[in-house]
Amino acid sequence: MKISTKGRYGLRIMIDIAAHSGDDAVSVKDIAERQQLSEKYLEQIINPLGKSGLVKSTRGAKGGYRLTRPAEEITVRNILEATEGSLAPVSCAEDSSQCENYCDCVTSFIWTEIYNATIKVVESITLADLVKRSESCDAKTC
Amino acid sequence: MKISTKGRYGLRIMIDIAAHSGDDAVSVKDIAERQQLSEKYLEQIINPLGKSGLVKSTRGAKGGYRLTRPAEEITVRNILEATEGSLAPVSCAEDSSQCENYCDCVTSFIWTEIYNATIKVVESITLADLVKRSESCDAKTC
DNA sequence: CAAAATCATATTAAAACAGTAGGATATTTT
DNA sequence: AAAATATCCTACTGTTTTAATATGATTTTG
Repeated sequence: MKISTKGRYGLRIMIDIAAHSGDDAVSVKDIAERQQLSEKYLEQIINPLGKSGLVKSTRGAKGGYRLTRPAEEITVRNILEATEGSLAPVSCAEDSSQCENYCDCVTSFIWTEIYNATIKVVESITLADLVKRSESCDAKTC
Repeated sequence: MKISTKGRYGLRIMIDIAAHSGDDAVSVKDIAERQQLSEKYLEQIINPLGKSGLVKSTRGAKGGYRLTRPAEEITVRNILEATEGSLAPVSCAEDSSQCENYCDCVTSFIWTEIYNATIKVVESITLADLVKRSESCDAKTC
């Protein structure tokens, strides 16, 4: 039931981009330096964030990443699903067609309830909320 | 964020023991046959259930497993924590001392909220609830 | 054209997962 | 006492996932 570094780093990346977005795009190099992460690994994590339409990139010198919409309109759910994949504890919890016995399954409702409770939490928190928290001078991100 | 076969099989094992508990103890062999699982793998999963005090065993012929307390007093939380370990999405969510920066961490509250929501669900469901569901004639367990 | 950046793919080391295997120990039945 | 039945314990194995690292192609700016 653990989330991986991709999910955690994905949040840090998005917070970093949101917090440093100005006229210029935010480069992987700068994010990597600030967040103390490897550029190459960071590239791999930022890629699905682009594919999910949360950031857009411009290539070449002076290139980098920008949010595609305001931080208020990006939820933790969006970010975690982009980087981690589905947050369902078992695949049938999200898509009951994945299991032919779903409706007769004794335990399926457990997974669905856990999934729904998780979604409720991550949908209620926006990237803007996280940026606000990160503005406290001694803020950290694990 | 997936739970493993140990958690899922652990539930099936406990439901099976609860549903077939009478005068005799329930043997691994019988559970394995009914649940269509390998005896050897099942043994490995039932072991932590014993260590967590949810079942007790008697060895030798006519031996097997029994619940240590009524199914009404065993929660899905008890079973999943015994087989899966902590249900926290990151280790600091359960034990903030695991992270020296917990109180300053921008994202820690996300993990704590997910963890609390998950615990609330799994604590509210008892083994007795699952047994009752399994009594429907076309019940299955994935 | 050179520098700076993203983009794409392959490789790798370590850990976790899912299961298998062999045998020791304990209890009951014959 | 011996045989059968069952749990207990530990080690091993193959596969997948995780967490990176590495190499190089492509695109844009100056």
